[in-house]
Amino acid sequence: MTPQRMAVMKTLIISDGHLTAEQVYDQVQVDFPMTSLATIYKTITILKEMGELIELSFPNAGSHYDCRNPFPHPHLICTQCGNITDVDVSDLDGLPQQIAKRTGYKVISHRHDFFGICPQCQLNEEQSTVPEGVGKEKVR
Amino acid sequence: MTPQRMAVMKTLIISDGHLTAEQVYDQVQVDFPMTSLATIYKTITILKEMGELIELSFPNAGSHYDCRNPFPHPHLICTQCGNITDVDVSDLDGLPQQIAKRTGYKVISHRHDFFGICPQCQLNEEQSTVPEGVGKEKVR
DNA sequence: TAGTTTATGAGAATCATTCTCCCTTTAACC
DNA sequence: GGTTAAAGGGAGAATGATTCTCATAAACTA
Repeated sequence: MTPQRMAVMKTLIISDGHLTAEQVYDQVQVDFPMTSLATIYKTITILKEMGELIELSFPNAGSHYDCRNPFPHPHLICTQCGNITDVDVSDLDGLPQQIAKRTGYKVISHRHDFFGICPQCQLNEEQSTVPEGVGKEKVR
Repeated sequence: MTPQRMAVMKTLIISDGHLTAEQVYDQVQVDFPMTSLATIYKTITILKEMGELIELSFPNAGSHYDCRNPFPHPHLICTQCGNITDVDVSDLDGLPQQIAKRTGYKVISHRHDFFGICPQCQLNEEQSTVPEGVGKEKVR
């Protein structure tokens, strides 16, 4: 466990989670300016293998990593500002087992994402009467 | 609607869905050998905007496209052979609204993936007593 | 028919991610 | 103490999926 790896873990834990490799890199740079992106990726790969973090990949937005809460849980993604937050849904609890029984799969993990517009962006939308279609495409 | 676009749509619909752009390309080549990959991507982008298909992106596996059934529904992904199949889970029906009410998000879409090992691969595993750890990493 | 728009194909460009290679640090060993 | 092997790290090249550019071709309009 080297200082760089500590820094990566710390960054992922302290943040709200859901950072990209690039964002982790920027953050780690603050304390360790010599760190290279390759090291970030290497560390992330190791943590992933250890099951310490979950990788969420999105179209046009690369991968985000979730460390605070490595076991599977739903995410809420704002397609406007790209914000990702955790959701707590106990309703899903028995689902993996149910699917396993029905399909014969050995279910190891799962992932549930909800895409939508966060309350803040909804507000902004109302205020700035932006012509339709502008400002989208920031799906992360 | 050009022949090429027809071919892309047809390919996505006829197949079990869940093809990659590359796989669509290979298929379309059979009927239209002159087609370029760029055209495939452009067509896919248009179909995506029209809501005719859903993009599923995975780590280390690029994006797969699901056309047969464009509204949100769960997927079952085999981490061994990469196979992707649709699942029908009515239990999730009210969930998006529930989430919306609880979080203030305007939920537009959602995605639920289960990762596991399909029955066939489980069989293969038992038969060929592969040393542990071999043959993984084929997550698509 | 001429002009205008739109789609296509080929290849270059881009971007995230991974790989390669070499250097540094650490720990073990003689 | 000096030597060596193993692991980790840094820089930049390589890769692979996706997007962009641009010139040509097809389709549509007037």
